[in-house]
Amino acid sequence: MRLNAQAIRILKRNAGLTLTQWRVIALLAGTDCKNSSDIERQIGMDKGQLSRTIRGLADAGYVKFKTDAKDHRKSNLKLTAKAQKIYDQTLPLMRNRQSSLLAHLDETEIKAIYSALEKLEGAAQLSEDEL
Amino acid sequence: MRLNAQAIRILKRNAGLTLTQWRVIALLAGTDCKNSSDIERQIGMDKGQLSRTIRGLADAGYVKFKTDAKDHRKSNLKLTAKAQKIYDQTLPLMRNRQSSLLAHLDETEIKAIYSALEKLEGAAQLSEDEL
DNA sequence: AGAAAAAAGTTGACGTATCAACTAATTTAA
DNA sequence: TTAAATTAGTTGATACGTCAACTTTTTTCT
Repeated sequence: MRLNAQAIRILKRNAGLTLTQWRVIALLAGTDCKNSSDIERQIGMDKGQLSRTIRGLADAGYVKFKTDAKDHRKSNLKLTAKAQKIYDQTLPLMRNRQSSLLAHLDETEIKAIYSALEKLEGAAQLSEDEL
Repeated sequence: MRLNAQAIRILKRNAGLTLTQWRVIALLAGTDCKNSSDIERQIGMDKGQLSRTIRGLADAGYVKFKTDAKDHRKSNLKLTAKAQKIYDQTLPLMRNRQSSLLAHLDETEIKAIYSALEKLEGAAQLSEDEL
């Protein structure tokens, strides 16, 4: 994924975060995702990797987690103030980057990509099932 | 890369190869690539990973390498008969898979994807240089 | 209520991608 | 021709992606 190179650099230099860590923080900050499974559903990330990423964030003091009162399997995640601050600082940088990348494509191209990728995923899924 | 899932499975089951190993073998069998740098230029793969992949292939008895007589930095790679056989058996499977995937897209979409990806790579390169 | 199934997370293993530092050999250019 | 720059390849480190086995808790079903 060479396209992610700058994102990774921005995050490392400005926030000391990896891309995965950033994604998780961004979801916790910007959506109503509360626990690992929510995030998994939202971005389709492997739950194993997610588990490790979250532990890393916890170790680094970015999230705290507390077992859900009603469902003891879940643990609800909460960003610390430290994480929230970094998120607020970093979000604009990441937005800039994304829009300057997409600025090179026109509507049609963006749509074509999305539609084609969907079809490919679908096709992959189909032949997957045949095995 | 969920899209590669079946490819990986096909290779593992039918040839006992990883995707990277397959790519290298396919290049050695199907192009005039002779050494690590040729392959690197052809598919833009990291030379570090390439080095390890090739060593893996050598350990498994798929390639032999011999230092180039004229340039002692280079070592020329050659597929063993074993590798050639597996390649011949596996190529049709891989071709099938690829064409059944691409069959889901029309001309326009394929072109759009390629052109968009090129632009994105280009844009990434540009902003890369500004850092 | 009790057994079976499903969901939430954790952990281990392996493969892939990228960067960086390093050695050794070759090319270039002063 | 010697010093500097390139090139070929190796090795280490870190991050990412995917699969699989496993524990614990909750849900479903009969």
